[in-house]
Amino acid sequence: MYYKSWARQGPAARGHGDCFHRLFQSTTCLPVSVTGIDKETAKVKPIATRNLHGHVIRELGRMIVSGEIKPGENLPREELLAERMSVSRTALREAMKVLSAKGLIESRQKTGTRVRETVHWNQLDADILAWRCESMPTDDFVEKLVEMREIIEPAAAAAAALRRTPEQLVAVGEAYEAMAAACGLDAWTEADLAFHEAVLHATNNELMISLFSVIETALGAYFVLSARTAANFKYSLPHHQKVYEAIRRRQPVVARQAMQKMVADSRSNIRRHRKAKA
Amino acid sequence: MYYKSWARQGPAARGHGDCFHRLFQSTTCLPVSVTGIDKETAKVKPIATRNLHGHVIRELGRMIVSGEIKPGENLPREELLAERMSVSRTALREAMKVLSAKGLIESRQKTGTRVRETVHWNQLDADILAWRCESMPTDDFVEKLVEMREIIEPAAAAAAALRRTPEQLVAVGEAYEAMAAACGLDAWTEADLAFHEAVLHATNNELMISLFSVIETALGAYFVLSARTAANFKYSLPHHQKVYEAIRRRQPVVARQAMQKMVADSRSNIRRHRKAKA
DNA sequence: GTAGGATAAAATGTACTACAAATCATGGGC
DNA sequence: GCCCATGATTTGTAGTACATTTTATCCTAC
Repeated sequence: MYYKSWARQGPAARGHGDCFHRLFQSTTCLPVSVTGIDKETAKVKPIATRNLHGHVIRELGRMIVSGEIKPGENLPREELLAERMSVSRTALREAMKVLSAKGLIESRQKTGTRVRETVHWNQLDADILAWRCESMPTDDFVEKLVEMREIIEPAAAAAAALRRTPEQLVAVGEAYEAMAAACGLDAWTEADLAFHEAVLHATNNELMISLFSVIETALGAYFVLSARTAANFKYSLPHHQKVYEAIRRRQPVVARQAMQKMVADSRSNIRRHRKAKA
Repeated sequence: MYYKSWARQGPAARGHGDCFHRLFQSTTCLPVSVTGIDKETAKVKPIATRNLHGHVIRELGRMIVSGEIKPGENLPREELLAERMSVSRTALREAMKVLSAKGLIESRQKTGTRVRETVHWNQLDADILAWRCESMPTDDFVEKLVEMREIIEPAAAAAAALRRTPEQLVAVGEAYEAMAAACGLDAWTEADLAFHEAVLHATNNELMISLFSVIETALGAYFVLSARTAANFKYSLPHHQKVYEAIRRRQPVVARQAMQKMVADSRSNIRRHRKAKA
């Protein structure tokens, strides 16, 4: 349930992949059995792969976000593009409307469909964030994600300490307990995400909650980075405990500071990993 | 150009309005000349009204966000809904895919299409924010918007002071000059929005920039509230000057404080207006 | 020769039909 | 009474045809 947008990436939905890489070449790709693809990917990834235009959204979205198709460039016209992706124009158009709503593309009659400048992209969209992470996120991007965390999460912790309901506190507490009890990295990451989501929920501000997509992506990138040195993956548990306690005791200032420290710690960890890699 | 999502509301695109209010009644509404509608609304609002499925997105989106159709409820089946809105199933489906991407609805075969719980809504989406404001935003919602401003903008001002380029500083400065020179409320609001957008841009963090939709909506709601007592609409100019100066001098702490004060001031103003109204 | 408008061409926008796929409900066989 | 098959219902996909918009071109008029 958790870890949604991150789970969207991975080796799933590769069915059309080889095909789509040649979209802009003149060589036509052979139509692939759609049923076969669905069955194959269904094992790994039963959701969001069931419908065809979901594939198209993902593939086109990834190509645009990864820079394979650059802003200002035009996409092939619908009929041609549909043929090359071996889907109907109907399905392609439904996908393009979604990408258009995300601010990635812009269609006009006669002119065609072109990729918009990155300033117009809805950068907080969960899909776009996930697509940006799919091909190993750049250090630059990770830095920006951490900066967002530094701004959002301390404020959220403070607000949660002020306004949480008893039920919301329980949710935070349960997530904390799950982190403490986690045996493997998978259980830990899931509980960690649940913890941060619970804090956001406890703010009782739905705008705040929607920012979880950013936190989720940031944590996901962090997990990937620190996956190798995962020997003591629980080292941040005390930080979480302090945040939880402060929220329980309704101490906004303490909660803010604790969360601030947690994120700062995570940031320095990332920097350390980066140096080790370089 | 600015004031986009706010401008989307207003009395535009009422063409189908009377029709759509009866979507769930058994009475069928008369089909309306589509061409006539487009021509009529084009005077007021040439953008986003050109295409038919844009209408459908807005109308359905508004009905859902306003609570006219509640989470858990099912929409009429596509064929029926298309007929009642006097559009083709094709156009309706393209609109529904967009609403689905915004997290408002969820479609499954045989089951039909149902409105999702509000936690799944992409609350930061510019359209959703605008729709929530269309029918006089609730005090509760305005409060949440201000809270977001209090979190985002001081941090953005600090980051801008640290990382702005000369060009970005010029943009902030020009917006400030426009505010100082503004004669009417319209010119002021436009310049004000430009100022806050320029500050976000100066952070050089595109995730930050995407949060402009929230700031925009918050400021828009504020302008509407304070429109009556607009005698001295320039009273916040000194606040803006302080922010600008701090960004110019690369003083992040000062910039943060100045922005903090500006937003706090705006918040207390809103409370005053609310009391006066009550 | 240039300006202007009519016209054609090319892309997306919309409508309609037909069928496929998924899923829930119903009913029959055991 | 349970299980499986079968049908019904709704969304999903394909394909065709035409409308609309906008650019480019050409042709005429001055």
